[in-house]
Amino acid sequence: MTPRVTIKTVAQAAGVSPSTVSNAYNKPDQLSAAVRERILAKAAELGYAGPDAAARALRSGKAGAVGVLFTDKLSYAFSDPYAVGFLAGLAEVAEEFTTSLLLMPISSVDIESGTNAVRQAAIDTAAIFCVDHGHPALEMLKNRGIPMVSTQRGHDLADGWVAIDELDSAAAMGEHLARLGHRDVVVLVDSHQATSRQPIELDLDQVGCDDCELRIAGLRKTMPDARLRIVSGGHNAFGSGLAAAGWVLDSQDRPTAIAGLSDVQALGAMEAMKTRGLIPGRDLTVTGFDDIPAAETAGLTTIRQPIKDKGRAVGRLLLDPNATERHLTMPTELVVRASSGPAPRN
Amino acid sequence: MTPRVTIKTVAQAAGVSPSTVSNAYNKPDQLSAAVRERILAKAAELGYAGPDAAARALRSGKAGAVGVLFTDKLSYAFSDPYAVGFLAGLAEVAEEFTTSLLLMPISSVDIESGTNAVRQAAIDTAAIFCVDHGHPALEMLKNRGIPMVSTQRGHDLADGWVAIDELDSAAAMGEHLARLGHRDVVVLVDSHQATSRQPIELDLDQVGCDDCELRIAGLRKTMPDARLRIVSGGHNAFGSGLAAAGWVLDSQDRPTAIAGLSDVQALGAMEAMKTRGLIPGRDLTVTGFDDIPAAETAGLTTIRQPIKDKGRAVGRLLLDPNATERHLTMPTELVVRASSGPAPRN
DNA sequence: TCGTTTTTCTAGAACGATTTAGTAGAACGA
DNA sequence: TCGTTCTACTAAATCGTTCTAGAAAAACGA
Repeated sequence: MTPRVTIKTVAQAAGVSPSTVSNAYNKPDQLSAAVRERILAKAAELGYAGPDAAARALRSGKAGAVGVLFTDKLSYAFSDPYAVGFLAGLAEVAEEFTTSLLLMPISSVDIESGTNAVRQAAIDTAAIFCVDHGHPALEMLKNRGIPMVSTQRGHDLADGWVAIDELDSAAAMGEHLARLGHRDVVVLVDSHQATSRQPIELDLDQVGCDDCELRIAGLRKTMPDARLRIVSGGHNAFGSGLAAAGWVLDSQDRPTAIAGLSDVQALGAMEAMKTRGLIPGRDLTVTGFDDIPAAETAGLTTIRQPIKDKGRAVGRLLLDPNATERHLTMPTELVVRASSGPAPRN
Repeated sequence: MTPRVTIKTVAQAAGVSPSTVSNAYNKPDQLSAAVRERILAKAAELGYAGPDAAARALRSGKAGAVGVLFTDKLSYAFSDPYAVGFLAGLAEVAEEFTTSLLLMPISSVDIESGTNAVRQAAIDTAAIFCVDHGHPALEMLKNRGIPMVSTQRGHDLADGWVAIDELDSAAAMGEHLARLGHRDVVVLVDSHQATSRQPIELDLDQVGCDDCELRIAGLRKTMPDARLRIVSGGHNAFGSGLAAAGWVLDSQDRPTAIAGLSDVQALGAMEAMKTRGLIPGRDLTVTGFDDIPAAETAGLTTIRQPIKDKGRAVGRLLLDPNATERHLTMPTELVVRASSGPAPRN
């Protein structure tokens, strides 16, 4: 095993001190061009790839990476275009500041392993994407003194947030449904207590996710007299919506509308209808939340939120020292498409 | 400024040596349960978040992260479901090994900044996703002694690859087109020389991307007599396909088929047709590559490749010491849908 | 009982860089 | 000519861990 080439090796070979080699890489104006040239040449000759990342991070206290925290599995995150849109926006800003993104899944089930991962992560700041209040990983980050920006309001541990008004947005959807005469609605939520094999109906206080609770409260606000049933087919995914809606449709007690709390779940619900010969908007109303690209194609009524802008804004708060506004509320908009229609009278 | 709480602080407070504190976190079986308990309690009391990531990485030489290298902007990567599928597969394996993913965009234009980012990245291994041979960042990684697995065959710097047979797959598509009688085909490629405002026609040797060249060669192989024009509307994205196809359709010299080298571009081309009142499969044939979910919805003829499996396999090669097979060729399949039809006779 | 093994803990040297404070020598102004 | 200011470089401390080697005490075997 040949000993590793370090800044010291290069220094010796070039006949200068280690500090000078360091400067050659980091502060080119601190030394003469001639010497710098010589050092770089020597480094290339020795196969020295430049200052080691870990050592630099240790000494200078900067990791050059933003941590991105997701609830649930990373693989789920990528299956929702909504999450992907957020990442795209965040990535755009990260690029600008030549910073990398460190993706970290923190399960809401196996709390310990997620918290552990966060503890060990080499990051300077963190973006909190749909992680519930009170998750120990957040306290961990706070302890580590890592600035956080959340996609939810009122994360008190976070140093800022970029969010939408979940309650108002959902209330707008509720108003839409109420106006169409719907009084019996099934709400599709994300829950790790259910699986696509065995969808379940939940009580309001069993809903784990903060945003979900707010959205349900929003619906309730503008549909005070409606019957709202909360159903889950598992994680936030197409398959879960498919399963949960299928389960509901096959039951004796069909609602007149299915309100997915995310588009992916709502799209799953539309699929469940199709396989049963039902037409969304005519036989049953389906609505979503987010307005991902596929929602338009499918003709899904939904709440549009500017997800990529959300990602960008979070990036700015984390990386741009000039970003002063610590709390941003992004606008949302009800988008009515073919999947919603009047409730049948009977 | 209060001094930072380190392993030393905790050691002193708990009345043990720093080594023992370290062991409390990393090798629980090396010390008595009682002492471990005491240390952890003291740590919590002091607000010590556990061993510092950078220091640990320096000392133990492990960063606990896989670098993911993309050509082009990270934000583009997320706009292609194909890339997202790859990430989902990779993430799945990363989770299993409790390793994080460090996303690193390395532009093919601003070579230097990308190479720099790679130099500084704290990673143990790297997944190379569609990066061209000869990109200096790869040599950089090689120098750093970081094992790489590529999604392309024959990256000689990489220690393994998981790929499809680009040439054969494209040849299958060419055969399909030839059989339908197409002899005048426009190929849509990804190129940073073009923009969606100004699509351009390229020579074969101007095509920057290795995989693109192989796919074009594959088409040529089974369509030896056809006229193949290579056109680009910019980066690999829906908008680029839309622009490039629009430009072609508005010209005096329409082809009978448009072959996108990715589904996102092909879907853009289908959209361009629709806005001009043309029906894919009847007026003009459109084909793609990848078989992303949207391809099925849109009825796009394409080459299916198991992208998520590709991600998983790359992850295994990088993280699983038991993974011995260094080179994997994944199967592909021609999926014929409504977007392809016979060439008009004239 | 005595030597050997096992358990539990520690001292001190790395890991590879950056930073602070400082030193020669050159350049400058008067 | 002398004191001052730059420029170009260096020595040594330091960042917070983990690791190697080893020591003290406890347990064990015969």
